[in-house]
Amino acid sequence: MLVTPAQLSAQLLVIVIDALERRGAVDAEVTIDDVKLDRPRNRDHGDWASNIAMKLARSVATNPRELALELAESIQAIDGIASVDVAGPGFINITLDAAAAGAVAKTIVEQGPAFGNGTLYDGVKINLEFVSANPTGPIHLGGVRWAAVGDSLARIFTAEGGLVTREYYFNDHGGQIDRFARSLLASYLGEPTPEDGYGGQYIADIADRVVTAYDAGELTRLDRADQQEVFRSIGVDLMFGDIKKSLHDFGVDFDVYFHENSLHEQGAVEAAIARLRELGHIFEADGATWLRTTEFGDDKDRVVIKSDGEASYISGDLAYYLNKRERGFERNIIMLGADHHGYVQRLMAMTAAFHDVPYVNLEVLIGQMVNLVKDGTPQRMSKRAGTVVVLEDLVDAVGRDAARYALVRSSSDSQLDIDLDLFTKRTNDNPVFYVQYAHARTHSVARNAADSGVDRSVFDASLLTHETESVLLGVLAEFPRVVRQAAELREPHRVARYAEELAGAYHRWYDNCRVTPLGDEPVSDVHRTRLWLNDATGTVLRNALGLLGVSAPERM
RNA sequence: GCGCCCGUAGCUCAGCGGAUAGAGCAAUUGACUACGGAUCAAUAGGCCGGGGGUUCAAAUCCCUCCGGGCGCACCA
Repeated sequence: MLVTPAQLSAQLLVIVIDALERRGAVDAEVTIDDVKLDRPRNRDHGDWASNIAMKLARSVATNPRELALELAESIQAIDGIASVDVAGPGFINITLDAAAAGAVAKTIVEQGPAFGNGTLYDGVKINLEFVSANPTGPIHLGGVRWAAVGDSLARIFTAEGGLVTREYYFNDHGGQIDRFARSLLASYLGEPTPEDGYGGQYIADIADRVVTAYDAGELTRLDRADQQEVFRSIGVDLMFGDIKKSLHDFGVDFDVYFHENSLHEQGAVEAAIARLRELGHIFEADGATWLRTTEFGDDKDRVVIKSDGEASYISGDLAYYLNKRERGFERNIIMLGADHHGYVQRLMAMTAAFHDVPYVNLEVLIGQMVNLVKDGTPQRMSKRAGTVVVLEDLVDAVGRDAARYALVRSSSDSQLDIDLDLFTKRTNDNPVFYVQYAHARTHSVARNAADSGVDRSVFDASLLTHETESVLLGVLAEFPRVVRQAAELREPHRVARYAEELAGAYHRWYDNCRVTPLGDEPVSDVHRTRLWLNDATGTVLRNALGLLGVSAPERM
């Protein structure tokens, strides 16, 4: 028999509703969220705790402790509950009996990779657009953060049943590409970097590769404009290939690489504007064509066709959004850097203009900047100056797992300072190794167990009575909820922090409870049952690391 | 001026309105003739930026001020 926090909550809900009805408080509404159980920090407060009595006391005109005592009596009757206490101002503290608490270990081993999965987004088509760095240079640290976070989020949504498409929007249209092409051409001709162009060694490298790929002799016979076109088309392709490769090496692969240019070429931009015109949100002024975004809360209206007849940047996004909707995505999530947060409002206005629901059909996640710090002072990162710390540098310095983990273990709402020296020097201090080591240890223990003749032929959860065992079991049981919360809040860092907590609980258990017998001690059911617990921990650590895109080595 | 994010231990950061605010690193001290010491145990370190408010309960929600970052284009 297994008692999960979710089951317990469901039963508690029935008890609470029953109690309210008995008191005649029919108008008090209680949902499953209200009876969510907490895992108390202090073990003296039981395995699970509820604050429901304090929340409801007012609505039934009683004091919290009295209500808590009444509820506690009913809770006591639930199968698998060892004891129920009312403490403090009205907390209900629930302690499971060892068998009920321990059963989760067996469940985890049996479910394997599926343990932790949920149904939050069952069958929902989700489009996750991230990185989308311009093909004018390598991916810098800010983009790397989104690569790590976005890919992890995709994994988490998938675990919750979502049908996720990872998408990269490739801005291969507009003035920046011209600047890129002119920069390549200047490098080729030995001219200084154009005023508004891109500098750095990579420009020279790409220019050389373009020359190789095209035909050096042929190139000299072209006029300047044609030469620039050669550098544009081949240069962008090469740059884009490099970006794809470095992302792939980082463990991030996209399902769709969407070219902005294709929208312009296929008339999708005109179609999107025509659609908005039908809906009555387009007007002409000052020789330009505008979208009346102020109607939907934007600060000012936005130009979609400039007075020179060119489409503005946002018009590409109009067409792109419509395209995503036509491909059937109910939820479209775009991840942007903090330097683009001013763009959010007009995207939401656009969503509303299409008669869609802002923040539901379209959602924009803003990630704060990543700063590179050296000797305590922030280093300027600039693609144009060529002083970029790029994805490859980071991976070369600390390795893929450590890099991904470091970028994903903090909230995206916080700015991240990365001291590369520190980061490089203290590789072993990265908590990822603490977690990976715990995972490797579970396998080491399992190997030793096999050698000692300990197998999983018996599982008796009532034998898991050590304090470190009940703590470990509690942490294990919480994993599905952590995954769900990470999905709801779009916060993969919660999974990372959870993994650290689990690793800690495991190490402490390891220190106190042996799986293999010592010396001549015979193999007993305690050893066999502990092997289940050991293997369950390994499974959850692997699953958690998997959601972060970090490997779970069996040996280190 | 307006908007978004942040301010928690010496440092880097967690903390879903709950009980004595946590982890890692750094500091000090211990633990292998016991499944891997990339570990564990312990000590020390905090007016959770300041001030109001809401609440039985605030690091968490609201207001305000201070500090830091980033934005406010017919650029992309």
